[in-house]
Amino acid sequence: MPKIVNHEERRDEVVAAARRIILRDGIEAATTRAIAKEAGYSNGVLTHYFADKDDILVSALESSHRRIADRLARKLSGRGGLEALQEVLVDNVPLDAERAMETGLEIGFWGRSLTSPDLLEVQRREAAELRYLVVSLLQSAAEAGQIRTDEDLDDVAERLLALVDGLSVHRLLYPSRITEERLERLILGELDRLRTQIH
Amino acid sequence: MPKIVNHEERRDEVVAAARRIILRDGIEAATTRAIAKEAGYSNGVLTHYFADKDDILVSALESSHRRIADRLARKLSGRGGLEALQEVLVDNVPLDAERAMETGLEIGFWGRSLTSPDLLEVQRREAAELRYLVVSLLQSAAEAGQIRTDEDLDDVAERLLALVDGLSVHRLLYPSRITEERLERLILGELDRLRTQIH
Amino acid sequence: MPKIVNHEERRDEVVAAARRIILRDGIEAATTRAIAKEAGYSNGVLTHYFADKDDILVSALESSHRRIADRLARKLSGRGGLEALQEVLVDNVPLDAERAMETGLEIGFWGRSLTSPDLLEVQRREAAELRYLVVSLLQSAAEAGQIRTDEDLDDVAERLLALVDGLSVHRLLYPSRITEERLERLILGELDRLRTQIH
Amino acid sequence: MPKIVNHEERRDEVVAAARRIILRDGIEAATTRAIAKEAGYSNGVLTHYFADKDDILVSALESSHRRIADRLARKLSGRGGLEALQEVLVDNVPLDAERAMETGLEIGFWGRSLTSPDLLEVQRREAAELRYLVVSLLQSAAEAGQIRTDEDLDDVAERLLALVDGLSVHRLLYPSRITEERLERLILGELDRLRTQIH
DNA sequence: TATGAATGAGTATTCATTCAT
DNA sequence: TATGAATGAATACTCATTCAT
Repeated sequence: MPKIVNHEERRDEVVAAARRIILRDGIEAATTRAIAKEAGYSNGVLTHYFADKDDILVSALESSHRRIADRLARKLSGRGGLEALQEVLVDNVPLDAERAMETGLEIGFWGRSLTSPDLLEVQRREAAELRYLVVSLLQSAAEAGQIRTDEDLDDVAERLLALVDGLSVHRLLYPSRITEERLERLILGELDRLRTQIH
Repeated sequence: MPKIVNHEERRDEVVAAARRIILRDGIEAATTRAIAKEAGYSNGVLTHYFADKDDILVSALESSHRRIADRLARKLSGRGGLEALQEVLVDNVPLDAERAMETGLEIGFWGRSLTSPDLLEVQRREAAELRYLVVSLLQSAAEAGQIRTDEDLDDVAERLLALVDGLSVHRLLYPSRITEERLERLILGELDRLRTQIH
Repeated sequence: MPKIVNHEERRDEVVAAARRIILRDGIEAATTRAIAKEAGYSNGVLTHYFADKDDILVSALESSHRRIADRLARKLSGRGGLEALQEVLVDNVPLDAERAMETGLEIGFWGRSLTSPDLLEVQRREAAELRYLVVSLLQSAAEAGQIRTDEDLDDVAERLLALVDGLSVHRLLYPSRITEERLERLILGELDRLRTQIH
Repeated sequence: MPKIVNHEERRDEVVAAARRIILRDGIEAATTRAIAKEAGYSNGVLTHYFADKDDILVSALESSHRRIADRLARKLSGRGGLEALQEVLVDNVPLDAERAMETGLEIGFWGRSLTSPDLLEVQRREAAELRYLVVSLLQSAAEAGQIRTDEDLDDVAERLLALVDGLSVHRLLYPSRITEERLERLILGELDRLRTQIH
């Protein structure tokens, strides 16, 4: 009997290697050779587990999103409405080294997605999920009377998500301008503006 | 007798060619040969005016920013305060094909900047100028009593700029979600929220 | 207790798979993995039954010749002389899809044989058998008074065999020039010219 | 002023190198690296003169045909009818080392042509020219009363051309069977059979 | 005997860079 | 200053072969 390897596990190893390279040296540096070497295998292994390089990149992007989603799900369990929404937004913003790297990877993929239909499709599918989550939480918050309802909730969701991504980019590119404190303050402040004013 | 050429002019020609290619076909398509050909020169000429390819790319980014700034300056002449601020924000958002391509170029450079100190430096320098302009306009609007002053104007500026970039990315990646109408509505709505409430 | 397998049988299975691929997709498509997969085995099994890939190809060529010979033997049983000769020649020419594929395989091997001593040896050995058959049939036809004897029978055999191969190649490369009708007419016409003229 | 090279000349150098390799080691051995090396250049040069490898191979095939055609034109000048036809056929058959190599190259290309539309198109175009020449010469010979006219001349042409290619292949694969003498005798004999019988 | 994981040299092609003219 | 020929290392991908299990 030959050594049987878990295909999914091997794929994960390679994808993790690709992620490490993209995070460390940028998406341009993620050549197949570099990925194989980083994973500790020879060139040829990639063939067994991936159709082609794009398959690796798409998997790396999906893996990144899955990690984020998993972490979020853990935090969100048992919460709802405005409280959960705050978790979602704060979690999607580079407030620590780990999330800063995730954001960097994401930005690299944005550029690629503009010229790669496969990557774009992944981005869209998974961005749609996040948007759906945010809209749902806004609706339950509205039903619970936690937030104002004088604005279209779809618009609110898009504004929140744009703010999250815009601030994330700026945090990475202009860290001295967007400190972690300001980043958090701006996110929380935006949520405050949604709250029903009581006076 | 050597031919006398205007160095700066030649650089501009080449950089313009690079910009055209990046906008038209993406940053990946901007090979040195393609740039030289687009500029109407032989590939060897680049040597005389640029240290290397990166030098061209950095210059192309600067040039792109300069064009945006120039267009803005033209629109802004004679205006001030909130009115000018609205021009600045709306102008920085991909509301037509030309600006959509500029945004695409910008996003491509974001990814590169994260691993290229030279590009990052350019990004920072020029983003700082835009930020300075926004803060200045906010201040004059505040002094003119056009906007509320219960929030730190630096924070307001960062929020506006993040929103602009976040919405720009989303417009490119998720055009069916962020239509041009919604994009404009969200920008203008954000400005409305700054206005002094009159009741 | 090791599994007992019939070596010759396994080889035949693999060779048949190789033949199927070459006929279907061309000799270029006959990679070791493709052959193993087509045979229903893992790629590693080839090691046990073949020295290397060339060993498989040589066997495939032999197998192809053997099949042709078998088909011929079946048709020939009970016949002799000119009648049998006609069967031999017509059978060796791509007058249907199956034989067209066999001819394609053969032509592919011709090119390889020119630089591979092993393949060349197989070609020679088996072409000699066919030539022997043709000469024998010519002799019996001559003895039976069916054909003219004013020409060296070896020469006649070579001319017939060359015509068969030449027309086969042309049928594959220039099908609109060499239609199936013309192909058959030319073969039969050549035999007619051998017949003793009766006047 | 840079060194200006004659593009056509450089292409010819590379094509000649490709031909040498194909003749010496077979078409499989004609890798781009091997061709560049044989031509005395680096890998990268090929880019300047050829679109891709297929462009080189097609050019090599065309070049080979052109050489044959040129040699033929020289021999044919001033001749016509049966005499010229004999030249054509005898010239197309590997009666010396040079033509043996040309035949070898041709056989290698036959296999490729079966799976490469580009090569097939070249083969067809140029085979059509040869066929046209043979038919023309047959017609003028017929008009001059040199040959029998009881058979369709298109059929005669196809038989002659098939015989030429069939014998050529056999001469290369089975040289002991098809000696140069027999090769020539069979070609000339075939022409004799066309001659008007005088008795 | 059979598996299939792994290797590493191979393929064509691309491209930034160098440099003699 | 400008040309464009030439380089050679890089890219993604393929594949015959090896070998521990």
